[in-house]
Amino acid sequence: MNVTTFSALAEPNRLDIVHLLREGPLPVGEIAGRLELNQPQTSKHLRVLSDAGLVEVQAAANKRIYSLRAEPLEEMNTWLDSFRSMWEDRYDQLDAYLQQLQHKKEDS
Amino acid sequence: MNVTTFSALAEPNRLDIVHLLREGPLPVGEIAGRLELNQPQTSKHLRVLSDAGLVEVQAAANKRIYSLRAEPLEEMNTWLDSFRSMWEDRYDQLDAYLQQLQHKKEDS
DNA sequence: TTTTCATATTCCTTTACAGGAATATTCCGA
DNA sequence: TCGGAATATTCCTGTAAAGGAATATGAAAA
Repeated sequence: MNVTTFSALAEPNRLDIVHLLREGPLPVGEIAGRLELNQPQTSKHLRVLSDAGLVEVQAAANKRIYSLRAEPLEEMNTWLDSFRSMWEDRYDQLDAYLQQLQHKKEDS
Repeated sequence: MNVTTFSALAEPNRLDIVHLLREGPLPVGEIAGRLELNQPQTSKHLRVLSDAGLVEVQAAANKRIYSLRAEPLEEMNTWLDSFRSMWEDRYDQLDAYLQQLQHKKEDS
């Protein structure tokens, strides 16, 4: 797992940008406007996200359209696999417990 | 999604600690030893991870045993749900493509 | 080819954070 | 209760990163 991904997402405004881009690609001005950020800082944040591979740019006239890239999030998902048993085990135990309750109920 | 989680994981040594703790709970000294970190920095990193809820402590004699906590990772997993369609769609398309290939093969 | 719009970059300042070294704290055993 | 082991905290310093303001770049329109 690449720390750069976490590092890029560790900044509130950048996380907001990522959330916003879930709805679809947007030009810089739109992003800045909706999140009430100044244009320069928006560009800077997009640079960081771009370096981390979380977004990609596409030029359209004098606009630059940013969109989300799946790879880093996919990697994060794969990374989570190695932890998933932690909570799934818990659910299994809860399952077992609930079933036990069910049996008791049937007995009574 | 809490930025604190990302922020805590955005540091290489801390990510290593988390990885190490996948194998099970460990006292500070063990962690420091295995990762070749100094004890004070190890404690500091563990503090950050603890504040982020990624680990928890249990006192045992004069040792302090740290272990992973599932919650933040579970939250991250849930958070990823809102992106999951991004790559699943891709796989669907790949699926469709592969099936198409299969059909062509059958035709020939 | 100017002007204008959209975006990127630079410079500056402030703040947060990481590591090193030293020290404080806490608990156990003699 | 004293010494020592395990861990936490503090102080210091260097560095990276964020925001503000100004400016540079690049493409479109006039």
